[in-house]
Amino acid sequence: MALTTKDIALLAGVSQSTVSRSLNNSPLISQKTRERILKIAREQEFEFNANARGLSTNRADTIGIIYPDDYLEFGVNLYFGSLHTHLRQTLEKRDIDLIVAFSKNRWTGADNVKRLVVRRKVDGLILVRSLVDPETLEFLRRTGIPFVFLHFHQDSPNTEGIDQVYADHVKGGFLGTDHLIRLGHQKIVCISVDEAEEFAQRRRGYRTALEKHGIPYDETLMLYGDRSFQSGYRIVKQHCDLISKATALFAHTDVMALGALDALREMNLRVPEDIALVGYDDIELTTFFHPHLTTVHQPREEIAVLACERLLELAGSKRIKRGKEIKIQPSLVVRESCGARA
Amino acid sequence: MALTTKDIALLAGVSQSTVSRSLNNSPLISQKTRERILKIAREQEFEFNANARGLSTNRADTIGIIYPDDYLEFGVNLYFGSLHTHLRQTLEKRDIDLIVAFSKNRWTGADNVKRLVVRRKVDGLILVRSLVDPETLEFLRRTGIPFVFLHFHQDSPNTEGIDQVYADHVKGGFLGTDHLIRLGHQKIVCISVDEAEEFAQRRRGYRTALEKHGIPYDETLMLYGDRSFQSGYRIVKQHCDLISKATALFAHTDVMALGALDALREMNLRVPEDIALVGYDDIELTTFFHPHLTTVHQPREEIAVLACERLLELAGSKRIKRGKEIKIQPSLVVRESCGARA
DNA sequence: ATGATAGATGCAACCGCATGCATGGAGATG
DNA sequence: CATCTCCATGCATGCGGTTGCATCTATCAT
Repeated sequence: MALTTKDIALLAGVSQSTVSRSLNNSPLISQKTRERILKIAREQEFEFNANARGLSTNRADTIGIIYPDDYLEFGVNLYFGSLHTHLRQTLEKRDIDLIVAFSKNRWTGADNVKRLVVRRKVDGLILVRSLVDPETLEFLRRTGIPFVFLHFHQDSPNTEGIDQVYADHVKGGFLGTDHLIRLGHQKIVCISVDEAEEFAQRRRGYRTALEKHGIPYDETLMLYGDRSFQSGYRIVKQHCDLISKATALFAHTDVMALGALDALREMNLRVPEDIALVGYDDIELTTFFHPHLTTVHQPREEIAVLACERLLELAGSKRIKRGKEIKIQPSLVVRESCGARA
Repeated sequence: MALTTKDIALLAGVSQSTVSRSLNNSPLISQKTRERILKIAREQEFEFNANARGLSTNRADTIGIIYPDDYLEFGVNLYFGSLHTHLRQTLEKRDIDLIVAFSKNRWTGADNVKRLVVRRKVDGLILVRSLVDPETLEFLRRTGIPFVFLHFHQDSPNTEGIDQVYADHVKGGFLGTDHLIRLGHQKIVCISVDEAEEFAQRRRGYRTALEKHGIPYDETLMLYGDRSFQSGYRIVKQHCDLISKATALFAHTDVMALGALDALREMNLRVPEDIALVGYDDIELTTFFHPHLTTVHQPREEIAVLACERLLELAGSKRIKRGKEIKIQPSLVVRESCGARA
């Protein structure tokens, strides 16, 4: 059915190896022959059989991306969806395919990781916000497959020597808080998330900003949601007393901020006049709402591109020293909800 | 590095073919041997080398999905994102991997289609809302690779014999319009999209509903956006005279409906009191806004599951007759924006 | 007891490509 | 003109599976 190098060889009157070498730009082949064969291959719309190629080279020209299960939830994927888009575009440019998988076990991703790697379906892995258990980590190291952790910084003894591309969430938490304080706010309620490390880092940034301005940290102002729009809404409703006494609200995801906005509106609290609001992520959705959300921008395109580049660099040569950590700086996008414009 | 069947054979003291047969449940192997080998393979965490396997079986245990380029746009992917999620889940259950690609050429997808197929990286393709040019279609037919068109019905001479899973957009257009008419509306402005077939079908449904109730079709009430939130907003603003004289608005995507909602709010038109609003798609986002959007629900999970099942059915046996068309019925979800509750 | 039979297993070829090594021919050198 | 290089190409093997066919060993009927 599909053409093989042998077929091309027959058409060109050369051997199969010559075809293979020509198409792979081997320096052994003379310019003339190469061009002739390239021409024929193009005419015949020849494509290598990826399986055969992979079998002999032990490559797949494909990388895998492992998302945590909750990527599937609406709201969460408002953030990751755009990250994914950028990853995909970057890879497409390089003629590399992308296999998408989810870790059934939210924290390990062990299942799909092993499967994809051992079956040689991928040359490398991008692990998105996956806390990998020591066993899987050991497995990855043993196989020597390149992998890059994406999205937040993991800093434990056994993540030593691991490549990471991550946004500086401490900085982001600081930026949002510092901005509010500079606008005169002293009592800033936080809506954070309890379960994932990146939020702990954002909280750390929040505290750092308070300290800088000599504002004591008040634990009662720290509330916890689950990332969802609904939880943002619910928390504001549940703590309406607390919140009506506060002058600012810093939600650690935009989606929760939008939920909070909804609740504030129902409570007849005007944003930003009665209470200022700052979100985190800068998802595209923010400008669909009023007032437009001031938020901490995560440079998703940059994160995606750098992660791909690093992964391909690792995949390209075994000599490269592992363990590069690329930290991306978030920035504050001032829109309407913080009141800075007024 | 990774174990091969030969290694397992050595461990079990049998030949490599016996291992292969055991692991593939060949009836040739005795129960006892099979179990012994399965046990060893499990213990060793053996996995087949996908390339070698693919090379001899000509399978990939992977399917490809081709999205149109505009999937990448925010707003569009609010709809497709959820479709994708369901597809992914369905495939995961069957241990089939998914390669994601986009068609650079919005209407054909020729590039990635050919590449993935000829390289044998996929066993089948799901083509999402891709109008395929005759050449690519001919290519697909020639290779015999299974493929399923997803999302909207294509009914031209050369789509004869093609498998399709699609929602009945005519019905959806009818449902939204009919509902508004029953609520007493006579002058219903539509915000549709010009470029894609599915929207023409929705418009057809709109007209059918008008006819049913003996309302003459008024072309000036038909406006065109580009799917985006911004276009929904813009169109309402541009046609504020027209719209303030109308009593209802039927936007052919939820995202445009939400943009329109934003504009209506700015024009101080209350929804649904001053003007009723109905959307289309039933994306998760609709309940983030007020009033909650009445909309035409597209059963994306059902669409995704049926498409996968059909594709796997086709991939499973070459005997199956091609050309099954599975039509999914949309339904109306009545919320607040149409005023039916009041 | 013996040949027939069927079930279980092994052997070997093949899938399409990459690549080390052998080979052949053209040009350089003496 | 013979010999030596070196460059271009071909040959043959291996990657790790699948599978047709041969082989072997019980089991059974005669």
